Amino acid sequence: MPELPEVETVARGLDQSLEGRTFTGVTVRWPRTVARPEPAQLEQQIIGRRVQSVGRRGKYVVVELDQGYLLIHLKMSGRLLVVAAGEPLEGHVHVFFDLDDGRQLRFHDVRKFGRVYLVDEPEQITAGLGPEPLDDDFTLDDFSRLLARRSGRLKSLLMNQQFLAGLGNIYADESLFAARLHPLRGADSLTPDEKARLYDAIRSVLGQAVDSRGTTLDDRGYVDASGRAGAFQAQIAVYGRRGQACLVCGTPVERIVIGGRSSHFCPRCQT
DNA sequence: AAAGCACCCTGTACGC
DNA sequence: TGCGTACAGGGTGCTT
Repeated sequence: MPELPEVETVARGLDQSLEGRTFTGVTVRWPRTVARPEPAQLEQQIIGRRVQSVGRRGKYVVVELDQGYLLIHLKMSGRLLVVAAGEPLEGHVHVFFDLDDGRQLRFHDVRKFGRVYLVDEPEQITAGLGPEPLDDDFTLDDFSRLLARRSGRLKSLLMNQQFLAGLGNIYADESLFAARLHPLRGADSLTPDEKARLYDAIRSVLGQAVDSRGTTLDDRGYVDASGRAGAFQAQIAVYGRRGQACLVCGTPVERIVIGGRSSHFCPRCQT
Protein backbone atom coordinates (compact mmCIF):
# COMPACT_ATOMS: atom_id res chain seq x y z
CA MET A 1 0.00 0.00 0.00
CA PRO A 2 1.42 3.34 -0.90
CA GLU A 3 2.30 5.29 2.23
CA LEU A 4 4.67 8.22 2.66
CA PRO A 5 7.86 6.48 1.40
CA GLU A 6 6.13 5.03 -1.66
CA VAL A 7 4.39 8.29 -2.53
CA GLU A 8 7.66 10.16 -2.06
CA THR A 9 9.39 7.76 -4.44
CA VAL A 10 6.65 8.11 -7.05
CA ALA A 11 6.72 11.90 -6.75
CA ARG A 12 10.50 12.05 -7.18
CA GLY A 13 10.30 9.90 -10.29
CA LEU A 14 7.51 12.00 -11.75
CA ASP A 15 9.38 15.21 -10.97
CA GLN A 16 12.25 13.91 -13.08
CA SER A 17 10.16 12.74 -16.01
CA LEU A 18 7.30 15.26 -16.12
CA GLU A 19 8.96 18.60 -15.39
CA GLY A 20 8.40 20.95 -18.31
CA ARG A 21 5.89 18.69 -20.03
CA THR A 22 2.52 19.96 -21.16
CA PHE A 23 -0.72 17.99 -21.03
CA THR A 24 -2.28 17.58 -24.46
CA GLY A 25 -5.22 15.36 -23.61
CA VAL A 26 -6.94 13.27 -20.98
CA THR A 27 -9.13 10.17 -21.12
CA VAL A 28 -11.37 9.14 -18.22
CA ARG A 29 -12.45 5.53 -18.35
CA TRP A 30 -13.88 5.26 -14.83
CA PRO A 31 -15.52 8.59 -13.93
CA ARG A 32 -15.53 8.09 -10.15
CA THR A 33 -11.74 8.18 -10.17
CA VAL A 34 -11.92 11.90 -10.96
CA ALA A 35 -13.12 13.49 -7.74
CA ARG A 36 -13.10 17.03 -9.10
CA PRO A 37 -13.85 18.80 -11.28
CA GLU A 38 -16.62 16.98 -13.13
CA PRO A 39 -14.87 14.52 -15.46
CA ALA A 40 -16.32 16.36 -18.45
CA GLN A 41 -14.61 19.58 -17.33
CA LEU A 42 -11.25 17.97 -16.60
CA GLU A 43 -10.26 17.94 -20.26
CA GLN A 44 -10.81 21.62 -20.92
CA GLN A 45 -9.11 22.58 -17.66
CA ILE A 46 -5.96 20.50 -18.00
CA ILE A 47 -5.14 20.65 -21.71
CA GLY A 48 -2.35 23.15 -22.23
CA ARG A 49 -1.24 23.09 -18.59
CA ARG A 50 2.50 22.71 -18.05
CA VAL A 51 4.15 20.77 -15.20
CA GLN A 52 6.37 22.93 -12.99
CA SER A 53 7.29 20.28 -10.41
CA VAL A 54 5.99 17.19 -8.66
CA GLY A 55 6.03 16.81 -4.90
CA ARG A 56 4.17 15.17 -2.05
CA ARG A 57 1.97 16.15 0.89
CA GLY A 58 1.05 13.27 3.20
CA LYS A 59 0.04 10.47 0.85
CA TYR A 60 -0.94 12.83 -1.97
CA VAL A 61 1.14 13.24 -5.10
CA VAL A 62 1.07 16.97 -5.84
CA VAL A 63 1.68 18.05 -9.43
CA GLU A 64 2.28 21.78 -9.58
CA LEU A 65 1.07 23.22 -12.89
CA ASP A 66 1.61 26.64 -14.40
CA GLN A 67 -1.98 27.20 -13.33
CA GLY A 68 -3.47 25.05 -10.59
CA TYR A 69 -2.49 21.70 -9.10
CA LEU A 70 -3.19 18.10 -9.95
CA LEU A 71 -3.40 15.96 -6.79
CA ILE A 72 -3.55 12.19 -6.83
CA HIS A 73 -4.21 9.84 -3.92
CA LEU A 74 -3.17 6.27 -4.67
CA LYS A 75 -5.15 4.76 -1.76
CA MET A 76 -4.77 0.97 -1.71
CA SER A 77 -3.65 -0.02 -5.15
CA GLY A 78 -3.03 3.06 -7.26
CA ARG A 79 -0.04 3.29 -9.57
CA LEU A 80 1.14 6.26 -11.61
CA LEU A 81 3.11 5.14 -14.63
CA VAL A 82 4.76 7.14 -17.40
CA VAL A 83 4.97 5.16 -20.64
CA ALA A 84 5.09 5.73 -24.38
CA ALA A 85 1.59 6.34 -25.74
CA GLY A 86 1.98 3.39 -28.08
CA GLU A 87 2.36 0.88 -25.24
CA PRO A 88 -0.67 -1.41 -24.94
CA LEU A 89 -3.15 -0.05 -22.43
CA GLU A 90 -3.13 -2.34 -19.40
CA GLY A 91 -6.35 -3.29 -17.65
CA HIS A 92 -7.33 -1.14 -14.68
CA VAL A 93 -6.07 2.12 -16.23
CA HIS A 94 -8.92 4.41 -15.21
CA VAL A 95 -7.48 7.76 -16.30
CA PHE A 96 -4.61 8.62 -18.61
CA PHE A 97 -3.08 11.94 -19.57
CA ASP A 98 -1.39 12.58 -22.92
CA LEU A 99 1.90 14.49 -22.81
CA ASP A 100 3.48 16.70 -25.45
CA ASP A 101 6.42 14.32 -25.89
CA GLY A 102 4.43 11.30 -27.01
CA ARG A 103 4.22 9.68 -23.60
CA GLN A 104 1.28 9.18 -21.26
CA LEU A 105 0.82 9.48 -17.51
CA ARG A 106 -1.41 6.53 -16.64
CA PHE A 107 -3.37 6.05 -13.43
CA HIS A 108 -3.69 2.33 -12.82
CA ASP A 109 -5.83 1.24 -9.86
CA VAL A 110 -7.21 -2.27 -9.38
CA ARG A 111 -9.26 -1.43 -6.28
CA LYS A 112 -10.61 1.84 -7.72
CA PHE A 113 -10.24 3.64 -4.37
CA GLY A 114 -7.73 6.15 -5.73
CA ARG A 115 -8.79 9.69 -6.65
CA VAL A 116 -7.60 12.52 -8.88
CA TYR A 117 -8.25 16.19 -8.08
CA LEU A 118 -7.59 19.28 -10.17
CA VAL A 119 -7.73 22.37 -7.96
CA ASP A 120 -6.48 25.95 -7.74
CA GLU A 121 -4.63 25.37 -4.48
CA PRO A 122 -3.47 22.07 -2.91
CA GLU A 123 -4.73 23.15 0.49
CA GLN A 124 -8.28 22.74 -0.80
CA ILE A 125 -7.57 19.02 -0.44
CA THR A 126 -4.75 18.80 2.11
CA ALA A 127 -5.82 21.41 4.67
CA GLY A 128 -6.80 18.82 7.29
CA LEU A 129 -3.53 16.91 7.26
CA GLY A 130 -1.20 16.85 10.25
CA PRO A 131 2.49 17.78 10.06
CA GLU A 132 5.04 16.06 7.84
CA PRO A 133 7.00 13.70 10.09
CA LEU A 134 10.22 14.01 8.09
CA ASP A 135 10.27 17.80 7.91
CA ASP A 136 13.38 19.33 9.46
CA ASP A 137 11.23 21.67 11.50
CA PHE A 138 9.10 18.86 12.96
CA THR A 139 10.73 18.49 16.36
CA LEU A 140 10.37 16.18 19.35
CA ASP A 141 8.75 19.09 21.17
CA ASP A 142 6.17 19.41 18.40
CA PHE A 143 5.46 15.69 18.59
CA SER A 144 5.15 15.74 22.38
CA ARG A 145 2.73 18.63 22.22
CA LEU A 146 0.58 16.79 19.68
CA LEU A 147 0.54 13.67 21.85
CA ALA A 148 -0.38 15.63 24.95
CA ARG A 149 -3.75 16.52 23.47
CA ARG A 150 -4.65 12.91 22.62
CA SER A 151 -5.97 9.98 24.60
CA GLY A 152 -6.59 7.22 22.04
CA ARG A 153 -4.54 4.16 21.25
CA LEU A 154 -1.15 4.73 19.69
CA LYS A 155 -1.89 2.62 16.62
CA SER A 156 -5.08 4.50 15.75
CA LEU A 157 -3.34 7.80 16.35
CA LEU A 158 -0.43 7.03 14.04
CA MET A 159 -2.90 6.02 11.33
CA ASN A 160 -4.83 9.28 11.74
CA GLN A 161 -3.71 11.61 8.94
CA GLN A 162 -4.96 14.63 10.88
CA PHE A 163 -2.50 13.78 13.66
CA LEU A 164 0.51 13.05 11.45
CA ALA A 165 0.55 12.85 7.66
CA GLY A 166 1.84 9.87 5.76
CA LEU A 167 1.87 6.81 8.02
CA GLY A 168 -0.23 3.82 7.00
CA ASN A 169 -0.56 0.34 8.39
CA ILE A 170 2.91 -0.93 7.51
CA TYR A 171 4.93 2.00 8.84
CA ALA A 172 2.70 2.50 11.88
CA ASP A 173 3.34 -1.11 12.93
CA GLU A 174 7.04 -0.89 12.11
CA SER A 175 7.44 2.40 13.99
CA LEU A 176 5.76 1.02 17.11
CA PHE A 177 8.00 -2.05 16.99
CA ALA A 178 11.11 0.10 16.60
CA ALA A 179 9.95 2.20 19.57
CA ARG A 180 9.14 -0.98 21.58
CA LEU A 181 5.64 0.33 22.28
CA HIS A 182 2.45 -1.75 22.29
CA PRO A 183 -0.10 -0.59 19.69
CA LEU A 184 -2.87 -0.46 22.30
CA ARG A 185 -0.96 1.89 24.60
CA GLY A 186 -2.83 5.08 25.38
CA ALA A 187 -1.26 8.11 23.77
CA ASP A 188 -1.45 9.94 27.10
CA SER A 189 0.42 7.20 28.96
CA LEU A 190 3.87 7.73 27.46
CA THR A 191 6.87 8.75 29.53
CA PRO A 192 9.20 11.40 28.08
CA ASP A 193 11.62 8.63 27.12
CA GLU A 194 8.89 6.70 25.33
CA LYS A 195 7.77 9.79 23.44
CA ALA A 196 11.33 10.34 22.29
CA ARG A 197 11.63 6.70 21.25
CA LEU A 198 8.46 6.91 19.19
CA TYR A 199 9.49 10.18 17.56
CA ASP A 200 12.89 8.77 16.66
CA ALA A 201 11.36 5.50 15.45
CA ILE A 202 8.87 7.18 13.12
CA ARG A 203 11.56 9.36 11.54
CA SER A 204 14.07 6.54 11.34
CA VAL A 205 11.65 3.99 9.83
CA LEU A 206 10.25 6.44 7.30
CA GLY A 207 13.69 7.75 6.41
CA GLN A 208 15.07 4.27 5.81
CA ALA A 209 11.99 3.31 3.80
CA VAL A 210 12.40 6.37 1.58
CA ASP A 211 16.06 5.43 1.10
CA SER A 212 14.90 1.93 0.10
CA ARG A 213 12.35 3.40 -2.34
CA GLY A 214 9.39 1.97 -0.43
CA THR A 215 7.95 -1.46 0.29
CA THR A 216 6.79 -3.94 -2.37
CA LEU A 217 5.22 -6.92 -0.61
CA ASP A 218 4.46 -9.04 -3.67
CA ASP A 219 4.52 -8.91 -7.44
CA ARG A 220 1.18 -7.10 -7.55
CA GLY A 221 2.28 -4.57 -4.98
CA TYR A 222 3.62 -1.07 -5.18
CA VAL A 223 5.90 0.10 -7.99
CA ASP A 224 7.22 3.57 -8.79
CA ALA A 225 6.49 5.67 -11.88
CA SER A 226 8.94 3.68 -13.97
CA GLY A 227 7.54 0.33 -12.81
CA ARG A 228 10.35 -0.39 -10.35
CA ALA A 229 9.69 -2.16 -7.04
CA GLY A 230 10.89 -0.95 -3.65
CA ALA A 231 13.28 -2.76 -1.33
CA PHE A 232 12.16 -1.98 2.23
CA GLN A 233 10.29 -5.32 2.54
CA ALA A 234 13.67 -6.85 3.41
CA GLN A 235 13.73 -4.69 6.55
CA ILE A 236 10.16 -5.34 7.73
CA ALA A 237 10.17 -6.59 11.32
CA VAL A 238 6.50 -7.25 12.18
CA TYR A 239 4.04 -6.24 9.44
CA GLY A 240 2.47 -9.34 7.90
CA ARG A 241 4.66 -11.63 10.01
CA ARG A 242 1.97 -13.12 12.27
CA GLY A 243 3.20 -16.28 13.94
CA GLN A 244 6.78 -15.81 12.78
CA ALA A 245 9.62 -15.27 15.24
CA CYS A 246 10.35 -11.74 16.40
CA LEU A 247 13.68 -10.73 14.93
CA VAL A 248 14.84 -9.49 18.33
CA CYS A 249 13.60 -12.08 20.86
CA GLY A 250 12.13 -14.95 18.88
CA THR A 251 8.62 -14.66 20.34
CA PRO A 252 5.90 -15.24 17.70
CA VAL A 253 4.60 -12.00 16.24
CA GLU A 254 0.93 -11.41 17.09
CA ARG A 255 -1.82 -9.93 14.97
CA ILE A 256 -4.82 -8.16 16.48
CA VAL A 257 -7.47 -5.88 15.01
CA ILE A 258 -7.53 -2.24 16.13
CA GLY A 259 -10.04 0.14 14.64
CA GLY A 260 -10.88 -2.42 11.98
CA ARG A 261 -7.26 -2.63 10.83
CA SER A 262 -4.75 -5.40 11.42
CA SER A 263 -1.92 -4.65 13.83
CA HIS A 264 1.25 -6.70 14.10
CA PHE A 265 3.53 -6.56 17.12
CA CYS A 266 5.85 -8.53 19.36
CA PRO A 267 4.07 -9.17 22.68
CA ARG A 268 7.39 -9.41 24.50
CA CYS A 269 9.34 -6.49 23.05
CA GLN A 270 6.44 -4.03 22.88
CA THR A 271 5.02 -2.91 26.21
C1' DA B 1 -12.85 12.97 21.70
C1' DA B 2 -12.72 8.46 20.38
C1' DA B 3 -14.48 3.98 18.94
C1' DG B 4 -17.07 1.08 15.84
C1' DC B 5 -18.80 0.18 11.55
C1' DA B 6 -20.52 0.46 6.72
C1' DC B 7 -18.96 1.88 2.42
C1' DC B 8 -16.20 2.05 -1.72
C1' DC B 9 -13.83 -2.13 -4.95
C1' DT B 10 -11.67 -6.42 -6.71
C1' DG B 11 -8.32 -10.20 -6.49
C1' DT B 12 -7.29 -13.88 -3.75
C1' DA B 13 -7.73 -17.42 -0.32
C1' DC B 14 -10.59 -20.54 1.63
C1' DG B 15 -14.44 -23.85 2.57
C1' DC B 16 -17.41 -27.11 0.63
C1' DT C 1 -12.96 -28.31 -10.77
C1' DG C 2 -15.91 -24.77 -9.51
C1' DC C 3 -18.74 -22.29 -6.93
C1' DG C 4 -19.84 -18.89 -3.14
C1' DT C 5 -18.10 -16.13 0.54
C1' DA C 6 -14.96 -13.72 3.63
C1' DC C 7 -11.30 -10.71 3.72
C1' DA C 8 -7.77 -7.03 3.02
C1' DG C 9 -6.86 -2.19 2.88
C1' DG C 10 -7.05 3.97 3.38
C1' DG C 11 -10.04 7.26 4.10
C1' DT C 12 -14.65 9.25 4.85
C1' DG C 13 -18.86 9.69 7.05
C1' DC C 14 -22.16 8.33 10.22
C1' DT C 15 -23.64 6.62 14.82
C1' DT C 16 -22.83 5.51 19.49
